[in-house]
Amino acid sequence: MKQSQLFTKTQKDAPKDEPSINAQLLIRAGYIDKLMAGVYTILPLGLRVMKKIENIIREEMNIIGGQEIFMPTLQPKENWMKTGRWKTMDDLYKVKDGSDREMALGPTHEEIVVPLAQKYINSYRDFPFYAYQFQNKFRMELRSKSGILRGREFIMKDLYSFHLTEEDLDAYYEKATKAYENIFHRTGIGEKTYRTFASGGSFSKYSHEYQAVTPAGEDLIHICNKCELAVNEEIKNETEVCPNCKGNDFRKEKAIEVGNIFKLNNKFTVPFGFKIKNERGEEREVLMGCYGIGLGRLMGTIVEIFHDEKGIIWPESVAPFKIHLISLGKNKEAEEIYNLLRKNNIEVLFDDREATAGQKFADADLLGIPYRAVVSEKSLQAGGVEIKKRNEKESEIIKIEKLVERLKKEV
RNA sequence: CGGGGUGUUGUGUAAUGGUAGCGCGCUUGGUUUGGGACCAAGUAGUCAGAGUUCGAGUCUCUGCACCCCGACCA
Repeated sequence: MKQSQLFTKTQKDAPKDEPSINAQLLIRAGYIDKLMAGVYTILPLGLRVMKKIENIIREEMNIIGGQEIFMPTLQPKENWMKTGRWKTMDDLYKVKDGSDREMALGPTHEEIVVPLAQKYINSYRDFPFYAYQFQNKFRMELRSKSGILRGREFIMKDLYSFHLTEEDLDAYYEKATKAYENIFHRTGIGEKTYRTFASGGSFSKYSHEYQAVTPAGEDLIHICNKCELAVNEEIKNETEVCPNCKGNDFRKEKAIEVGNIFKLNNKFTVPFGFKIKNERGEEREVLMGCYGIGLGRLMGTIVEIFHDEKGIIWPESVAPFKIHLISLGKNKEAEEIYNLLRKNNIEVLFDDREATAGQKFADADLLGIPYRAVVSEKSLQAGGVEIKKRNEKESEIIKIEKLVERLKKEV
């Protein structure tokens, strides 16, 4: 894509009411735009990142048997009355239509997916069953904060699993754990992300949170210095020693909850009377697990972890483009290289604007695309294009013919 | 939801109760072209409403919005 066509622009100054690094950089670079507290428009660059993240998650969900669906945002009050959450969930958005009929804007989708499964899954032979979606969630946060880390409307991947036995649920839970590890690894934050023990509430002994360690975190996790097991604050308060190795030496870290997996057991299937006869004709309760990841929060977390004073430094797997091609001065080679890269399916942002070198470099650093290639009189005289990684200082000149090969090699 | 703070052009900021000014951006013209370049001319604003006052960006009240601390966050 040509940068001259991109309708978003970069900004030198961050908005004064946006103190969090993730939102400052994403707004300055033109990835997102703030509409109101906790509600953001995702702009072309940001959407490219979100789609990269989404696809990584999708691949991993498909591997563990998830079937992708898309459930509605607008949800009948009746379903929420059945589970009792119409009254108990404080952050539920309630809306009325013209005839005063009340509905909810979905903050999560158990109330929809359970009746859905109940309708279609009516034999033990249909089990287990896994469905997931990427969907907008609405939560009436009393206080949105931390940029895009805590929004009122946000895109979330939620997977729901249905089982007839506890063993089956447990086994799938472990599978989901693997998938989550893959997702965080592939999006670049794997080394910083811990699976922590968290309270499971009334219906499950434990749940797990995926906590990415960064100073911008809202949560506090305790990591065992002996075995690296992590527990969240509330669990730590319940126990003195590490549940795994019995060690008592912990370090405290601030972290962002980027994912959450939960054994719901029968909490939501009971209110809907979802039962299934097993092969011996005995009625069995259906058990559930749910598995969530907030995409915007993940994008924000990546920015919090990968940036410097100049801007964002995207991991290649989620970068909006692989290479930022910068043309300095007048030359025809830049356009040719742009076409060459596109022909080879290399995602390229071509800075063809009439701007000074300083502006283009500053923007490139701010945008944080993994590779920067400069084409100028100087580079051409030196033998080709100057290529530099965003996270490295040194640049090198390589021949134009070698550029594609080089970029394909370094995946 | 409790407490605190802040609202001035697209954005960042200045202005004893007395002519709303500056940087960036944007527009026009020119000079530039390897780290946000320069010159000139433009562009656009006091959150909304009420009150006090000869006079309100500034004081008072109400509303709205945003930010921070806390609470909350299956």
